[in-house]
Amino acid sequence: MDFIAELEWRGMIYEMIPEVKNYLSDPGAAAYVGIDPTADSLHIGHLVSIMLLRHFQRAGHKPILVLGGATGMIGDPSGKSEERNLLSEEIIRKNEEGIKKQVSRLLDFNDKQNGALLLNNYDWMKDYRFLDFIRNVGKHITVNYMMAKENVKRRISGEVGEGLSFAEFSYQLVQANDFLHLYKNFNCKLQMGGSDQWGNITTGIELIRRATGGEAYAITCPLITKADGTKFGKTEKGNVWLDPDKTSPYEFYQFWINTSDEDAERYIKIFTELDKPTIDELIIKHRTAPENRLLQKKLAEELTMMIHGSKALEIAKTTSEFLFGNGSIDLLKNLDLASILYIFAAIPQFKISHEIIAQGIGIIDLLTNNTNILASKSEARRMIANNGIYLNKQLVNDENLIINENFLIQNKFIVIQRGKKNYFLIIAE
RNA sequence: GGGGAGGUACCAGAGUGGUCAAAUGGGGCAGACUGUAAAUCUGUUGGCUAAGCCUUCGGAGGUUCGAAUCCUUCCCUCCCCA
Repeated sequence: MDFIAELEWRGMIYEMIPEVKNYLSDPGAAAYVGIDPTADSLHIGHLVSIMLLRHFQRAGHKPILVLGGATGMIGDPSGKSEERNLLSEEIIRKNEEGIKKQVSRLLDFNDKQNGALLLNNYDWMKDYRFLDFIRNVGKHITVNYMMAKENVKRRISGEVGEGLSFAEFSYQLVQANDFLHLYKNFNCKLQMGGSDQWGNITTGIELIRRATGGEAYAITCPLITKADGTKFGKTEKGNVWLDPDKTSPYEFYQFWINTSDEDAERYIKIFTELDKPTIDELIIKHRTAPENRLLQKKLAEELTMMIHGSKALEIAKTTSEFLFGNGSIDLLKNLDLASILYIFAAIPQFKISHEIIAQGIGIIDLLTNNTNILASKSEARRMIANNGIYLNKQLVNDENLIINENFLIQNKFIVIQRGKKNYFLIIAE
């Protein structure tokens, strides 16, 4: 497999240094991607980097993931309009653990030839003394060169943001030093990243050239955008995480299902490893009948499978079919307990005492005090007035409705919908 | 060190003694239409025991019948000059 050709048809190359083709002509090359460990889980914004490394490994090369433990303590000024919060060492280590667990499933770390590596730049930066750093690294790069970088210029000119601290200004040097470190210790001559990283990567190349006379390369991929201009990877609830405790596999699956038609054609190439003929065929089919959302379904399946595995995918699909398909409430009445819990495994659940239901409870209280389905009683009233609450698939239009045992399915469950899409299961026990 | 501007709800941003739970826009939530899409349109967007009441305009005090608005003080941010 030709790595570059593969990325090209997938639309994953934004800019590259052409000579990189020679470097990759034989298997066994090494490349790295950097990720800031700002949380103890990756989110789907990191997925492009991971995919780059997966393709790289499939092409017979050695992928290296560098966690920016040190750089995360500084904050990359790229694309930021203001300085970010600095992370403590303790947090960075904790985040490293979480990320390590996730990545170990996505890259092959065991292959003798081209097994993946996970490194943390904190390890080679923590004891690097300031004087040594400015003598070894700082003397090779002029301030003029650093100031010419687009992201720095914008911040200094005051066009964007609030001025640039010295710490942030130094960021590109620290990242450049990472590249130098990998070049020297792992014979790694290629750095990949999002297009916003171009400036940082080329500083690294420059440093390698000046410090060692060696040659190194860069490939950047386009930043993932959405057709409607909003930020990719965010939902109302925030980031879409890879950690199933932060974003359930069902929510994860739903995120991809809800991809727009335009975006789906790009995403399927970037986020799945389906081959070109398969994808071309899917796209043609999808264009003739977009309402079937073939692309979205395939996208969601492939990704949920890759991140969460077959069991979680099955639950996500079953749940989706029930909730958005023709799943009538009668279905629940005939299912056994285990099956119901299975379908609703991915749905927020609230337990309340059977006694409370037996005594009868107002719908408003049920939604707010006894569960956290809605934040306040005002909101509950508002939502009911707006026809936004369904109880067992029945529209609730009386805010004084009293819930009692008659509403329980199998004398145990109540299904609440907030809007058409948000389901909650109340379990009386 | 000197000078200036400013901190208002999720964000941006009006409001400069009562008619202010606070304009407007964005965002969010919901409804209609749909394909669980996009676009569009509509409603809503501090809380509560709800025609009423309570807590909000950086913090703390004060003036006043009455304060987001005036005074004192503290904290914070930005800009210009050195």
